Amino acid sequence: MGRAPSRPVDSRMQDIAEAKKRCARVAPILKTLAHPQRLFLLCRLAKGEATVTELRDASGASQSLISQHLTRMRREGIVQARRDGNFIHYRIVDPKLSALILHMEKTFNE
Amino acid sequence: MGRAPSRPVDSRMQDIAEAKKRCARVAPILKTLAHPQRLFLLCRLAKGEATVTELRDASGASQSLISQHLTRMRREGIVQARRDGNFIHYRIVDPKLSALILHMEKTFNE
DNA sequence: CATGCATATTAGGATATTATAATATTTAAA
DNA sequence: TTTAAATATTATAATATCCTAATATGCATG
Repeated sequence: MGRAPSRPVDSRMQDIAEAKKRCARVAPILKTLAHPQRLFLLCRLAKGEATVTELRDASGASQSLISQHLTRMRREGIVQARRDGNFIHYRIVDPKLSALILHMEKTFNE
Repeated sequence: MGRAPSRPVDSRMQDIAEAKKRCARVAPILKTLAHPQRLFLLCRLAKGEATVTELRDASGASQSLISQHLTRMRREGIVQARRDGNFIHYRIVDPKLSALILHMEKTFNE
C-alpha cells in the first residue's frame, strides 16, 4: 500500500505558504488603515493631495498627532510628501491603495 | 459686508462628521483583519466554512491562539460558529466582508 | 538675521495587543 | 461512566500602540 500521490499535498502546502506570505505582507498595510484617524486621513487623501494643515483642520486632531501618523505612513511607503513653500502636500503613493480605500468606503456605506 | 453663504460650509462640515463616523465604524473591522494570522483565517473562511482543526492545521498556530482569535471575531460579530458533533464550523457572517477580503486578495496579488 | 508659520521629532506614561502555558468545558464513543 | 478528542477560557508576561506636551526644524519675509 503506497502513499497517496504526494504532488497535490505538496502543492496545497505551497499554496498555504504563499497565502501566509501574502497575509504577512498585507497585514501591516491594513494595520495602518485600522485606525479611525489614519483611515480618515487616507480617505481624504484617496480623493487627492492635501496639506498637513488641511488634514489637521478636517480631522480636528493635534498637529503633532497628525504629523506622527503621516510620518509613520511615509516610513511605510504608503504616502509621499512634497514641499511647496511652507506647506507640505501629502499623497497616497499606490493608486491601487487609493482605489481600495474608495472601494471600502462604498462597501461600508449604508 | 455680509458673511459668505453659510450653507456650503455647514454641509461640508457635516460631510466630515459623517466620514469620521464611518471611519470609527470601519476601523475596528479593519483592526481585526490587520493581523497576519487572523487575516489568514479570514482568507480561508472567505472561501467557505471551516472547522477549528482545519484552521489550526492550515495556519500552524496553537489551538489556544486560534480559538482566541475566533472568539474575538465571534464577539465582534464578524464570524459565526456552528457545532457539528465534536467539531465547530466557523463562517463569515457578512457576505460583503467575504467579498472585500477576496477583493483585497486580488488587489494585493502580484 | 529675527520673527512667524508650517511641520517634524522626541520623550513619557497610559493603555492595548499578543503569545504561551495551564486548565476547563463539551461531546462522542468505548 | 471513563476516556479521549475538539474547543474554550483564564492568567500573565512581553511588547506595541496611542496620545500629549515640549521642543526642534525648515522656510519665507520684513
